[in-house]
Amino acid sequence: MEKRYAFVARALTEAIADGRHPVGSVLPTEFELAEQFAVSRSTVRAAMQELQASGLVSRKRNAGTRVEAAAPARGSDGFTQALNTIEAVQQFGTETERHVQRVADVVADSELATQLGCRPGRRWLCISSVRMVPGDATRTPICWTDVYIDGAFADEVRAKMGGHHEIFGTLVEKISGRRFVEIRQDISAVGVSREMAEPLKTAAGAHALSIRRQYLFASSELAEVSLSVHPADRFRYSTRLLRQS
Amino acid sequence: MEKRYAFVARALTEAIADGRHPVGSVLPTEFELAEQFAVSRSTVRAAMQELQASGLVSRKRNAGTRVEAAAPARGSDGFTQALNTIEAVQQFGTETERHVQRVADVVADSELATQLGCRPGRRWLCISSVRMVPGDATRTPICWTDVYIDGAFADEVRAKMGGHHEIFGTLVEKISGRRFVEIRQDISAVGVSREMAEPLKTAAGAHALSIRRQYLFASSELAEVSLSVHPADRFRYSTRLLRQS
DNA sequence: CAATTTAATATGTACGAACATAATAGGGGA
DNA sequence: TCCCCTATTATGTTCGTACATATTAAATTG
Repeated sequence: MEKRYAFVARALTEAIADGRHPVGSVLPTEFELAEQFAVSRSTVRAAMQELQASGLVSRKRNAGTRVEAAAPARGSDGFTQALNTIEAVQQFGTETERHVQRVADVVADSELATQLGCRPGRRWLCISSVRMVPGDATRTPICWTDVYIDGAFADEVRAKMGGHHEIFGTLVEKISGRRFVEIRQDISAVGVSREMAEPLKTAAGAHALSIRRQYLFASSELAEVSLSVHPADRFRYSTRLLRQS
Repeated sequence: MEKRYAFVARALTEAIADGRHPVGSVLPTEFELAEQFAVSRSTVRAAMQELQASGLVSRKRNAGTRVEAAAPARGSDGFTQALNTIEAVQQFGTETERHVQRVADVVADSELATQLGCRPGRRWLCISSVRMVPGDATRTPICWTDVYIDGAFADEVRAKMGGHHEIFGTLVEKISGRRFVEIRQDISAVGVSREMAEPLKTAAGAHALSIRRQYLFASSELAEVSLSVHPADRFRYSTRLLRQS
């Protein structure tokens, strides 16, 4: 059974998303909500803590509980949200458009193996795309992104990708049956190669941000989201996000 | 008076930091802690929630409460930690060394004003530094960082900086009396200028990551940490972190 | 002795009560 | 009318209890 405080939190989140509690408005008091949902005030408070933690509402003594932000779209669970946060922080926001340039199977040579932290010869599915600012009429690209996915899942990923190219979210949510996901990410400054020049609408040799993402699926036992930074190479840093789903 | 759950959380955090509860060990049960601290189990749980939220411990039904990570050094409050997290994610980790290259008062021309989102003519204190991987004998720089601080606080900051060049943390913690801090941050790919070439140990024109930070102090009324992404320019993104202290 | 079942255990969820505290609203006095 | 004080109010903190549930450890059984 769904936990009561979770139910209350979800109900309120949906009410905010639906506009029943517009941004800036004040929610009913905790006692009123407790009565409406037929739960104790403690339970309402537990729900409120969630909403507050996610930044949806702010609370002040006797100032009521104000709705501070619009609720996020439904269907995105905690992990996706965490990833989206990481994404928002590290990359270019969730609103940036992506255009897939290339989907290819690659075998790691020694250089790539070093960069990805794997043994040479390992197979990867590499999805290269270009990001641009949405709504920009000139459609100027802002970034080149390489996504590396564990080669063992290449076929599955290809199938799930289908026509639409929503790499992000699609992967995490549609590849079921896998109990574990690991993501590594690098950001670096690079010179624009001849291959990149045309899609990036710039000249070869220009300066560009490069983002490399790695998706791994395993069955290791790790309990929590962790995040660490390993500045290994010059002009390069990486993060890792682990989570047992 | 310090709230009891805060006291318990602090006591446990310090106990973990001191090694009384080493990483990997299991804490006493909630009932035992309640007895030791002479509080109710609810209070202990409230404290535990804090520790869990900060990633210090993990809890499992009847598996006890495990210590998962070393406690951070004392003296860093929530805001500093949040900043350090952001820092860890966006930049090169808290362990990277910094070497200050230049501290200068600058007046924003039209270009800088656009980049910083201010009116031309506004005064800023600009602190430029180079980051390098700690422990690297070759001391290879990995990044050039420009920190812009509201010119109104230039003198104060200069005074507080003193000899040691811990820009980060020093600022946030030592500039008291200000109830509000706003930070903006940009990461971009740039070509190495002639000025940067020598400290970065590379040739002018090479590709480098550039990080620009902006510190503002105001008295606006905003209650919570928020974070948004504004991909304004090509090869550029920014984040904002707001917090009332 | 191995496999299964059962009991003990620590955390998870939920309730209700009481008092504290800060913000607001209202009333009284100058 | 304006200011100050007071009463009200909604959230903040803390307590104690009860039961649920997942995990571990012990006991039972084949």
